[in-house]
Amino acid sequence: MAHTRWLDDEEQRTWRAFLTVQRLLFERVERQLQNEARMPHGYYEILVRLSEAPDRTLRMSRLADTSLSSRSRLSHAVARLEEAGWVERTACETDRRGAWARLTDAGLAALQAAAPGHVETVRSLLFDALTPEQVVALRDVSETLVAHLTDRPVWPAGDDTGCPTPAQADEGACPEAG
Amino acid sequence: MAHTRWLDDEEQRTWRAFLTVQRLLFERVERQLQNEARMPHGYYEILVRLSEAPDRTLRMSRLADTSLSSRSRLSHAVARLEEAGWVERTACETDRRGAWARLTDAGLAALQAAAPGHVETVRSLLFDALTPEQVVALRDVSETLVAHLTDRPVWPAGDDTGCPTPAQADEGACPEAG
DNA sequence: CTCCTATGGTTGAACACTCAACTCAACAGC
DNA sequence: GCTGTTGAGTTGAGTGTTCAACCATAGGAG
Repeated sequence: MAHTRWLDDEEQRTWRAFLTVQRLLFERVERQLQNEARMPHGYYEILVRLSEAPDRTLRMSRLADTSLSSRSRLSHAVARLEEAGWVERTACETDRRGAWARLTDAGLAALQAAAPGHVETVRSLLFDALTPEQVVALRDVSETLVAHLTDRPVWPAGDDTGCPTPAQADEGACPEAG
Repeated sequence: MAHTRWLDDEEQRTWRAFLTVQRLLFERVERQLQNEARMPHGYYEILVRLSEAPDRTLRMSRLADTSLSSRSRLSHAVARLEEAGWVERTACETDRRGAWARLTDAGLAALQAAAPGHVETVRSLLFDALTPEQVVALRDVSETLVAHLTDRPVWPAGDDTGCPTPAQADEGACPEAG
């Protein structure tokens, strides 16, 4: 890199505000989940992805992808979740290297107990502060960036954001904010 | 909370995209700084704030505020930075509970060495993907959220984003992306 | 002055994440 | 059959963050 492309004032201001939001918002989300549901946000996401999968079961590697975890992180996390009785691991018949992770009934219950408080937190910290136009703008920017960061389009490619299938949308199991 | 205000499809989609950006973007920023400058992003921010302060010196509590750290985090972090020789702590004369943190010459050099790679990373991951209108929108949303999350307006209140004073903007010491 | 509370800052244990190294199985090519 | 490579997943050490407890000083109120 011969010459650094420094940020101009507008960009700098944008980056710092974005950074501040990131820190303040996720710190509070994290704290709320930790206090009220005894789990970090990363674990919550894992439970959400499992709850949306057929049979509440996914291969470890697939679960790592959909929950935006590294393999290592997921491995450590699932070990913890297994201790808590919220997830169980079973060997994979067809590929003996592999392993299935399944959300237990207790895990689903924990997720359902955690969801309302979490969703309320997200709503009050994020959506309550924004106009409908700002929400649209935020979605537009975010999806553009997701496409950029993953080097593939967000839509209509499908489930790279781990969205629930309509079939999974039964009443009680609807922890909408992953 | 009698009735949970669940997220509708638009909100859910927005939240998940935002979450994805947050994870992917900051993971890469973190990795780049760790690999190329041997410091986590949080430490980089601390060095930036110090570099922008008069005499490159700040009280610990003020530094914690401007770098969005908890007191405890800052205390641990500065201990590390002191081991590295990048920061030094001195006792405060007027308030004997207090302590000053000062960016050393070596610390400034480390910051200047780290800045170009970091800025380039931020630019390529964030700004290169967005149109000028999207940058404006992102800034608008971010500043709205900062105001909401801090319960005070971003502008014209002043330095709650830790912006540099014009006096500090000399050429070489310009690690623009905190 | 004495008490009492608030503030500035540090400490250590618990925990999550990263990185690199590793195991074991699948799947080539020969 | 072997051999090398790739993929799935785990492990342990190192590091950063959090939380709660803590110490010391400042700044009142009485």
